[in-house]
Amino acid sequence: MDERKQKVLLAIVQDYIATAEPVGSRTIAKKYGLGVSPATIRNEMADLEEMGYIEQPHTSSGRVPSVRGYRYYVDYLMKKQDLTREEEDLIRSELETKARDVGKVIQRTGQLLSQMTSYTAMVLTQQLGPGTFKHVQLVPMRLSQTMVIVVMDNGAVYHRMIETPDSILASDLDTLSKVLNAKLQGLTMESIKLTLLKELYFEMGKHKHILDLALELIQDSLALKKEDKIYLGGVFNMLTQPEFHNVEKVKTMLSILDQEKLLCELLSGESRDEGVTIRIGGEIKDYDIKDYSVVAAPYMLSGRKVGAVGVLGPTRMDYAKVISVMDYLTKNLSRALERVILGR
Amino acid sequence: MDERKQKVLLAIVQDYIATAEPVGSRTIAKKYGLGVSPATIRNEMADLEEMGYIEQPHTSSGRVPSVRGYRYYVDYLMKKQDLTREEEDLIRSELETKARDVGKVIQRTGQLLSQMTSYTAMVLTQQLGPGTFKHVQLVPMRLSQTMVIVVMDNGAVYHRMIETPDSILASDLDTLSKVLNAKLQGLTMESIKLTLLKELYFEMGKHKHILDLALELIQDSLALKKEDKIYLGGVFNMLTQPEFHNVEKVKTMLSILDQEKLLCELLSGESRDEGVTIRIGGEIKDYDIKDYSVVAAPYMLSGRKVGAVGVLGPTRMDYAKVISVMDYLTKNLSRALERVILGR
DNA sequence: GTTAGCACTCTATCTTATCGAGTGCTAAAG
DNA sequence: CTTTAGCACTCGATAAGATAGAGTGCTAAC
Repeated sequence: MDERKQKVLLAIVQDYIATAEPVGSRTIAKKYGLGVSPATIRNEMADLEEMGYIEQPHTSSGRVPSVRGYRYYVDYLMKKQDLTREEEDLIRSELETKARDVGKVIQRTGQLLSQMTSYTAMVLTQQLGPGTFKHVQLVPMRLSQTMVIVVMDNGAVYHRMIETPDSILASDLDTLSKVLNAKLQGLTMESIKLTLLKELYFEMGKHKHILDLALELIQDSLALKKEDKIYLGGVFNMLTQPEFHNVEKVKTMLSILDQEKLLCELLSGESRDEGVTIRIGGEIKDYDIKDYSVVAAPYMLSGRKVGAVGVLGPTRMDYAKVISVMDYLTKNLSRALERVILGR
Repeated sequence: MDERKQKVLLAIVQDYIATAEPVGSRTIAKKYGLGVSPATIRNEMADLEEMGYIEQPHTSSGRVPSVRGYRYYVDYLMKKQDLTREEEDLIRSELETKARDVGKVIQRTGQLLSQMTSYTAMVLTQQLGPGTFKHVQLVPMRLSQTMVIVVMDNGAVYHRMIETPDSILASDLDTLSKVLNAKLQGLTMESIKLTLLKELYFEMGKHKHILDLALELIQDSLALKKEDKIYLGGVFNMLTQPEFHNVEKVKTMLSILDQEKLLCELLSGESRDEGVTIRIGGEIKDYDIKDYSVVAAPYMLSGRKVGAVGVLGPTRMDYAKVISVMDYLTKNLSRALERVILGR
């Protein structure tokens, strides 16, 4: 592909991203100073179409980038676009000051992402994988009600109420906690199940009932499936995009957003461990998400990938902008999470 | 309003709810056996219109219920509609078996509600008000990282990581937990702040740093604003409603759904302590939510109102159905929550 | 009080005409 | 060989009738 073709393709992609209208030869010749006449551009465009980079919605209308065209643009032509000082400040202040717990941080992130791109933002939090047991605590809440709290080494905390006989004293619960902690320290479920249960029950037959319930929670915690949670933000923002003047399009989009599983796959699937992944239109395997692109990037917690943020938008999305926002955002998100979770 | 007028109004409301088309005199005479001719019905309709119960979208089209008409229908004409065996079973099984934690219960509730009504479901969880302190536990996680866990008497559990000096031993943390628990038992923040801090610091000057951080979390927990969280479900479902063939309508709706604060008010505001509240179209004060109705009902946890579920739909919604679903659902929701939270 | 008959209204839908942006091709110019 | 002006042609979008039919209100008869 010679240089002038590249320039023409770039012009088409940029203009289409900006206006959402098929772009004609005249427009290119006038707005993007290539120094040649529309007729020449038309020839180039005919070539580009033959090569599969652009398409015509119908004979005798302007050209529109094809999936392949977007791909070429993203891979070779797109210029990195830095955020303005204000935008950076906004992200930093929103994430650094205003959020004190994980949920808030996630939510803010989604809102920011959507607001700054005007597409739909998705934030995926992958449940920290099944860790090992760290601590259990039985807390007497009121007569015959006890709370079981289980802490995992990965920082997850689970709790549940259980019914306990009135005869049990607070000190009993304390002892029970102690014993459990001593016995179960650092184990995975398998080892607990196989080696220790008998021993435990033998020692503490008296409180068998409580033990059962407590162990049930511990078991649940340990076995917890890596269940992903997804936060969506700014669905409404996206409707300002001209493609959604058509109701059918809106429906398609909302039906995509309704399929949580699909979204999770889009965000987590086959993404490299760092940096932004872009999937354009039909490139998304299996599902028929033609017309939409997904830009996704993982975020880290102390070096480990613990989730991903993403943007869902029409193929005609402002990739440069989205990428730069996402880049800056994930970095700050990681930092914010470290602060909130690890107490740094 | 004489009996025949009521019948005509009932017919109009029912038919319009079912078909979304303005209903004409002929339709009523044919489908609803009033035993009179269309001309008679026309006369009645003219009267009803004069009284403000129905409206004409334009001269010479069928009639459509006005807000006042819906209100009359809901208050006097609507027949209670029981759920089918299958529907009841669905609700019960979904809520009783599948959900093990609060989040899941809430989510399932929303999904059920939306799915069974085909409108948008909202589930509001009001943060249990600021309770009193119950228990604190310092758990050593790894070198220089400690988790602070705070349990409130209302069952809320908060946790946070803090940085601790390497010199601190697990046994120190345990002692610290003990002392804190002994001192702070059952107090609200005010009393803690005013009376006990000095004493504490005096006793435990050595671990001042940890104390600070732990107290910070306790303070946060106690001071926690009654922050409401809202779960939305089935936005997509609603688009199957014929009113949303128009894009503008979709936008209006999504913009309503975007305003969390508004939604919270709709759900919690001025609702009686039990039973279903219905707000039709313009009846919703201040905001311009003409064209939409909200049906809401609180749900309980051991007798206290702890949240609300609601449905947002076009004024032309199937109130009878929604009410019966909601009625059955809130009861089961309360039960499910008691099971999950209180361990019954 | 009820109803048949009828003229009238208004929307929705279909058809037709027109406009104009944009193309591809041809032939001339560089 | 590349570029460009000129021109006929295509096709969607918009506007302007034309038509059908559902529904009304009114009048006069039952």
